[in-house]
Amino acid sequence: MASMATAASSTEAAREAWALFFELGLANRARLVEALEEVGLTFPQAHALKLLDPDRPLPMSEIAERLVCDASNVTGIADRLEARGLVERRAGDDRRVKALALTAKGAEIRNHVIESMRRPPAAIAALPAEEQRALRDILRHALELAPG
Amino acid sequence: MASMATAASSTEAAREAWALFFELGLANRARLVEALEEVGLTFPQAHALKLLDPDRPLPMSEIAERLVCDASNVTGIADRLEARGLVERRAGDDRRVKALALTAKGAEIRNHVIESMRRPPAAIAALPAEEQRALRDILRHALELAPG
DNA sequence: TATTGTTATACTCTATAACTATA
DNA sequence: TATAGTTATAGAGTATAACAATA
Repeated sequence: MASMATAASSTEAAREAWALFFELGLANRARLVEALEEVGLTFPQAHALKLLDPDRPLPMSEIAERLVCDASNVTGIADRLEARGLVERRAGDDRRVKALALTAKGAEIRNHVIESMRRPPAAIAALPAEEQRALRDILRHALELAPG
Repeated sequence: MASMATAASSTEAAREAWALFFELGLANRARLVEALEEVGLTFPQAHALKLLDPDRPLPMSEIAERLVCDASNVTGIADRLEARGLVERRAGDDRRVKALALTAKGAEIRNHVIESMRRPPAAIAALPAEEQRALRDILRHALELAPG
């Protein structure tokens, strides 16, 4: 009985926690999109840019995989980033492959993007230090337990 | 000195916590979109549906506000939901206003949508009960401290 | 033959601006 | 005049299918 009650309670806590997580995430999507608009990027464009380490070009196929979208979309996203001079296409050894490489300007904008994404919302920033650390530790643990 | 170190550490913990939060949220966007595809809904459609309490129709203007989008978009979203028989437009006292009301079928799909959104990801479900409760309590506290 | 990226097509979301009907 | 919703338009993301170049 006790273990059943505990199990039920545990599941319910997970659902409540997730509902709150969802609420906080949703409220902050608008904030992020607004920050990205300041540098003239959409979310998929910013996401792609974030994937590009300054000294490690990435095949377009891999970008599609990380963006969880069809490869045909990456063509358009890359076109728009390239038109703004943020990335350039480079042929690989296998000449079917094209890798996207950051330009200097792209690396600059990328830093801005990463900063926008990493800046915690007021709700998290307002927590006492102890709870911030507890939150960090729990989320780290969660991601260790399951890859998503 | 001690307080400076604490303050710096606190900010860093918040940033780390948020980065992990972001990662978990991003990984679960795909999962949700996939679940919504099973009932043939896009995210904005599902979001709108979720706002509609079965016995409380909502003016389209309020839906636009909650979806953080221009009112003109709600016309199209409502069109598509209405074409599938999930909502219906109702004239208000002020006959400029149209409220969206759930149909019986819409209420059914809405329950499915809410269940999809509330189902915690493996990462959260796998946490020990104690950490699930701690996570819930911290997020609840965060949302009390700031509205988003 | 198989793979990478592109193009063509179609649909949805998005905003802005002009329009209709109410108020 | 002002407001709620619509329509027209344009741009971006999304998937599917057909295609070119390369392997």
